[in-house]
Amino acid sequence: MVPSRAARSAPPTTIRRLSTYYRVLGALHAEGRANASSRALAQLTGFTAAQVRRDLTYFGTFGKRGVGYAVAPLRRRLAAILGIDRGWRVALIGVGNLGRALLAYQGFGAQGFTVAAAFDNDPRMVGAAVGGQTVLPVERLARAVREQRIDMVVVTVPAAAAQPVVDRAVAAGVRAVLNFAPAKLQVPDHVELAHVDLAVELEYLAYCLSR
Amino acid sequence: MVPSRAARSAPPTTIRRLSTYYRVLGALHAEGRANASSRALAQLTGFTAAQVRRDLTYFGTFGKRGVGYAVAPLRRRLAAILGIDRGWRVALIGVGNLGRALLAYQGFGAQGFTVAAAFDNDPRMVGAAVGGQTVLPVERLARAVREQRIDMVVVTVPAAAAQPVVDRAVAAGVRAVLNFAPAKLQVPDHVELAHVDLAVELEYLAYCLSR
DNA sequence: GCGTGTGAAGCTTTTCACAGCA
DNA sequence: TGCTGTGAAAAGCTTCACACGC
Repeated sequence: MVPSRAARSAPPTTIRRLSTYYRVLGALHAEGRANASSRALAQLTGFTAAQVRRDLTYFGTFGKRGVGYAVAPLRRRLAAILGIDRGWRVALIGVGNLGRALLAYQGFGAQGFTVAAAFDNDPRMVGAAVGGQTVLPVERLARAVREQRIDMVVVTVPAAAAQPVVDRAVAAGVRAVLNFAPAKLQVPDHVELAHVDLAVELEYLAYCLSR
Repeated sequence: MVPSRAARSAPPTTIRRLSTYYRVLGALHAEGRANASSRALAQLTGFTAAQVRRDLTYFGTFGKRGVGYAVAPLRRRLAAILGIDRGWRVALIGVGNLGRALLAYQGFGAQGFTVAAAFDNDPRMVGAAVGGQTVLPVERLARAVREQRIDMVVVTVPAAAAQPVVDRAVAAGVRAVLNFAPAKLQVPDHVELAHVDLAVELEYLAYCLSR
């Protein structure tokens, strides 16, 4: 029973591709390109032209027949759709190697995300200046999340430490978690969760090579 | 036209979940648990019990009705299926922050992957000892890939540098690439490619928070 | 002519629900 | 009784192919 007129909402796969369109539109914009066809975007992203067109139609009609899409306006629209035209405030939990690497990651700010706090359990880390942030003890999480109006946390602690720090963050009002720890995290329904798992990627490749 | 008897091959989504089953079976094994039901595995991984059972049946019948799955044997079988019971030789290209973080990542060796070489373009990096490896210049890639019998490369260079180094690696015989650079990489069909994209994950969360 | 927007078809993946075995 | 293994249904996603507007 499809409600006959209601626009179907975009699948998660589409959202993730939008992010890539946004990036290549940035490159095209920098090159001074005014228009790009679905074929051109497909070429640059590795998706198909049909996917590009379908993905965009979930959100409106942005193209001109016979011409393609206007690069700069489409890019702005995608920023608004993805919600990266506002500034999201991010906290990093776990200032080990990976955490420091992510703090140093240049694209962070450029993409509308500000790292506004950093935390670690290790007393030797607390107080250190890392990537422009003074590292705070995890006990300070709740207070800092509220005072710094943190929207999301990036978790780069060891697996065993992940759930407790996420519980603290969620209790303090964080609404999204990007987890790099190799552990399944429980969060309430109203909190968004994404997981990046190095082992899964490596083992997927190992599987492919083993065939 | 389904060939009536041929077992359908496992979808990529299944393979990626196997990797997670493998991890939680390791934890259960360490706890001394002998058996685990699909429901228990679902609980620990965040997938559904039906998914667990379906995923495993692509590769055989491992469970006992009324009992569940024997932890240690299933874990060994998954290692064999994923191909992580042999030792894969990995090279890291790009020894910046992220590269060094991944070199330091402990789980690497434990999971059957050996980082056997590290490369960087920056002359100040070349010769440095990082994570037990002497950093080599990228010109040495082809020779090192052959001499060190490298199976896969992990790419942690800036976006603009990614395609050229991957071309070198592929030309030298590398068969799989794990790309952390925010760039679309072209590789021939016989080379496997996986992509981890921090911006995609962050922007996906931003989208969810914007609804 | 070119390239978008889109129904419809096709494919993949998940979920249901239950027969059958320990 | 408990839990697997699995057809069948449902849902989700991609691809096709073409009408339509520039």
